Amino acid sequence: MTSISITSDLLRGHTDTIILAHLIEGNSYGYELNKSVSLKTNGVYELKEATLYSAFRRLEEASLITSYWGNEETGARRRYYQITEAGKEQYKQNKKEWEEAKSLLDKLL
Amino acid sequence: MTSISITSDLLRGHTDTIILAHLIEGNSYGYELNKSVSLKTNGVYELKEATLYSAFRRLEEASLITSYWGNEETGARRRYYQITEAGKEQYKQNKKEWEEAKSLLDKLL
DNA sequence: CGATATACCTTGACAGACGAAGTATTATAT
DNA sequence: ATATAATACTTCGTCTGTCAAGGTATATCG
Repeated sequence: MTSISITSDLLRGHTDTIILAHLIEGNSYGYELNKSVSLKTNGVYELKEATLYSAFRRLEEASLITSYWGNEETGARRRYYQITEAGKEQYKQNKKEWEEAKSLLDKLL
Repeated sequence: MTSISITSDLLRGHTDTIILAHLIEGNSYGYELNKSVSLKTNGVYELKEATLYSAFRRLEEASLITSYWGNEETGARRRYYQITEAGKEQYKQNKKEWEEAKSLLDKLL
């Protein structure tokens, strides 16, 4: 077991931003989003389902995203999510904070 | 107020590593460590006391640091902390994980 | 038919962060 | 002299994001 396992706490607080970043590229649904995360990180990282769906709820509650049921004629039903204007603003802000946090930690570690 | 306030969750999980990193430079105590953090980040960041001291307890519990009371003849008493060999190993590991997390987030955000 | 992949949801527990409050000593300003 | 600030540590209770574990339902493939 040589691979590094990223503990949850290191990415804690970034879940929302990861989701917003994905939705900026276009509407999507949970399962697809997670596959995308896995793909982008070469299978290293993936959101836990409970984490993902509770984040969706939190974001919708905060009006940063909206959701609607897709009308699939085949396969399991999907709930699609769309980022709002407020969500885009929040994403920009979060991204800035990430850059700031990165800079801080590079100084401290 | 133009500065960005780094929310706790962005640095969550890094507290231990910040402390270990500081102790690698030499034995220290809570108050000094926090002043050092503040200095290194130009006053942008500082650990909350409750966070700091509970982290100390956690690290000592895990044998990553040891502590002893300083024999100050003047001023408030200080509890000094020293990093152990295991602590140094842990620091290296945490640092690696930070680099990995950074790389992941730069891909995802 | 059973297994696997797709797709979503809920509940309960845990751990780290932190606000708030307290204890003590020394230095500094009024 | 005395109030205030700075140094220095501690404990308690609460909050929040994460996640393990369980569940539901449909379609496909061997």
